[in-house]
Amino acid sequence: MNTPLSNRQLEIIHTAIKLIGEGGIQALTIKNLSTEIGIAESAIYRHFKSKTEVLDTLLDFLKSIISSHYDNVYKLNISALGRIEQMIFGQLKIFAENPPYALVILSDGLYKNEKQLHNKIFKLMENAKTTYTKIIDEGKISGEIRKDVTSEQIAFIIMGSVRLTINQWSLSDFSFDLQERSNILVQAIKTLIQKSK
Amino acid sequence: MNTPLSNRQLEIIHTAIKLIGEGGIQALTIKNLSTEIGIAESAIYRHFKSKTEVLDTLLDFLKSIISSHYDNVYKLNISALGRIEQMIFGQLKIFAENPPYALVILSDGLYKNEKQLHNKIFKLMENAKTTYTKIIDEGKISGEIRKDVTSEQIAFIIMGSVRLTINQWSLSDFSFDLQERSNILVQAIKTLIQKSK
DNA sequence: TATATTTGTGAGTGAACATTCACTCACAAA
DNA sequence: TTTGTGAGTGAATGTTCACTCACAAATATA
Repeated sequence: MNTPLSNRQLEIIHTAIKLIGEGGIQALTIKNLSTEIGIAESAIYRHFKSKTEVLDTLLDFLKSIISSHYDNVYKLNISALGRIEQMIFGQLKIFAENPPYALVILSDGLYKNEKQLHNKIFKLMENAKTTYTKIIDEGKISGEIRKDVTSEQIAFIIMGSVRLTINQWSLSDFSFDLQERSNILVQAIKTLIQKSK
Repeated sequence: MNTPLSNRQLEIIHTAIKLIGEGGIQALTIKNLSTEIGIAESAIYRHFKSKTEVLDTLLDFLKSIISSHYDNVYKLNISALGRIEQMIFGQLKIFAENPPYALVILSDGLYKNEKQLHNKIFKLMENAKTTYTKIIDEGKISGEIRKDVTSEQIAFIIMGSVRLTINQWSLSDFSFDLQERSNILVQAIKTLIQKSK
């Protein structure tokens, strides 16, 4: 499925995101989808061959947004620590602006049987890890970042705390200020990983 | 519900854990539960008034195991860094020995509507955070742990990476060696948070 | 032994859900 | 004028699920 999406398909994807945002992943049913759009349930199947395909397309959509964020930050012409800061800020900003994305990412455990969906989220995390690792490697060379912990480990720890932040935010029904929280987190991480003088 | 559990109730809880371990949280249905035990579906309702109550009891069970682990480690008469090491090791060991527990903990997003379950997992995390924070505070006093990052932040970062470890382990179908992975993680965390000489 | 109480059963219910099917209709190409 | 098509419809299907209920067996108690 790599043909460009029709307007209706886009509408379905956007509605799906909206539904998830309002009632969690379990609110995404064909019925809810169709009544929200104002067409019959069966009409959905004119545009996607299954519910899984809807989710699959939705994840592609998400992946493209997040991946391009990673790319952009990686190419920035600033210090490694600055780029790590931007990675975290930017990622949390994407979620802050689109809470449903957070829910989709965090629901990975749900797709037990749906290997492909499962895999897509896995790839996304791989992607993040690679980018972080490259930046950290560069930071070690430039002398900004300590060398006594492997770049992979640092990347892992950053990703873990970002994920936990999103998780808590989602569990709290998006009630606290994500930007504010990310400031504190970024500060702590930078202090921990920078090279001591 | 604070009366001690009957044998049948215990059997139901253990079977529930087994089912979750085999097929994820969605494998926990009254039907699966009853056929696995070898009684009729309706018999389950002689022992629990709803499926939610089953899950609720299961979470209590889990909580008591994990909380007592925290308590034991906190009371150990060793260095703060040593106790943090034990906290992480022990927690991952509990999951290594009972993979289903990991699945239950990670499925928190599912209990969106079930406020009580939701709350129980939240309390468990609070509990972990408090214990970590106390240990870290003591480590700062004894001069083992750096003082330029708040104890809460360090606790948060540790919890995030432990959680991500469990998450990846579960997504990989428990395929890698958790003990080994926790060694690497503990090493990295200790290096990052200890006071530099 | 008689009587309660506990534990079990099988059949059944209604709701939710994804999916399929035969069919309609406006519109455009042949 | 005929034929094809994309987008829609409503009804129906099959399945899964949590949960209920009238009744029976088993067990404990008087």
